[in-house]
Amino acid sequence: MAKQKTQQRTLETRAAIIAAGAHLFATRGYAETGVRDIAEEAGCNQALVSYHFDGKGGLYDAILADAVCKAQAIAAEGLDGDEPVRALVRTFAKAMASSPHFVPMLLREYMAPDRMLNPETSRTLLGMMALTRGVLDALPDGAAAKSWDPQVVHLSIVGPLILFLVATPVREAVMGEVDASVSTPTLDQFADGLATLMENALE
Amino acid sequence: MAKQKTQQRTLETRAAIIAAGAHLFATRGYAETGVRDIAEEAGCNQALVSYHFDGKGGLYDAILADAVCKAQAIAAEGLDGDEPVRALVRTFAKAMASSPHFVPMLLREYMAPDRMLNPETSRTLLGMMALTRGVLDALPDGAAAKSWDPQVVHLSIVGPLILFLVATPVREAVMGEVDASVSTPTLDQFADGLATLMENALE
DNA sequence: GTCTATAGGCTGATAGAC
DNA sequence: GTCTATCAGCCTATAGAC
Repeated sequence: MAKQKTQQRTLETRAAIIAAGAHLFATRGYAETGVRDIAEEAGCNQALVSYHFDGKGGLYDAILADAVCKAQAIAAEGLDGDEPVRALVRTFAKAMASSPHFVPMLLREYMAPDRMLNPETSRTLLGMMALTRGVLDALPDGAAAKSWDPQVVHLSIVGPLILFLVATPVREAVMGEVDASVSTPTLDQFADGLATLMENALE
Repeated sequence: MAKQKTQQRTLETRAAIIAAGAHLFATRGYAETGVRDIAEEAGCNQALVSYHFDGKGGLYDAILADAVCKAQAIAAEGLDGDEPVRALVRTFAKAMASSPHFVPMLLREYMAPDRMLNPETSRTLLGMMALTRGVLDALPDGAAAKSWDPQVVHLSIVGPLILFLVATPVREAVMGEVDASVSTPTLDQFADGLATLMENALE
């Protein structure tokens, strides 16, 4: 029982380090985040990062792998068939919300072409695009006759969601300055608006 | 005349440093880019970065200001009235292409909420959104009756373009791996596809 | 497992020669 | 204007006490 308590404490430490690292890597980026910062936000000693995750790089990999896993699970749930386009948009929004720091970390990876994306990550992202392709293929004949480019449609769904997420802090600051009465929608609200737009575009 | 030649050389040095800095800041990010790297890519000495731009931070500000200026000029050109939605999408694509490193640098700024965006930059981006709002207001009554949320529409245009740009290197790598015969469109081609989609959505 | 102390490397800025 | 040489500061990783 004493052993279990120790393990429990250890798990909490690991979780705290992961949470702090995810937050800081996503907002500041890898190089600009110090092990000291992570340890401080996690409420532990900086040496523990190396102890538990084999250094800053190992922590980064662990965080990304965790986020990829969660997103993959959501994508694997499948779509209900009633409103396929709306379900698709909602699934992507859900996947992005599953770990809030996933999108910024991934964006930073995309922008650094020398660092190759993790194969598992690439596989997950391709799986997402396959969802879009599947929805397009299942559209009724009249609409499918348009033969939309899956790339264009996919980016037209994922792009706005990503930009919405990434821009949220700035948008709120700017909106508050210009006109405090303007509403700042939630991700789900935005996703619904986007879904309506996409349904219109694809019908 | 000798003086003019010296000035010419100086301008070339400054331009080389700006070009190298823009490339590296956009791809690697600020912290991960060393003054030594910039100088090497620019083919000059690292001390010149401090001499000409008052250090790494000053260089960054100069590069961003330059990109904002170019983008603003394109946005100020206005839209021709025949196909307003397509013209809008093309204008955004043109603004992004005007300085290829503008989008990644801006994205990184958006993701770091503690560093406030430059007021001039914010003003330019708000001007972009005003373009979208203007196009929506000018739509024929039947379409305008839909009363689309300008935020949703704006992000639905800018988001895909940004994601397309940022993802280009990775997309080409992945596509080449999976199926070499898949075409990778240019930004202009993608923008046209997106414009068609948006015209469909807004009609 | 957790912490303290420290070593070793790298970075940005600059003084001074040319 | 451009370059060389150098310094002070910060970073990560780790050895060792507890």
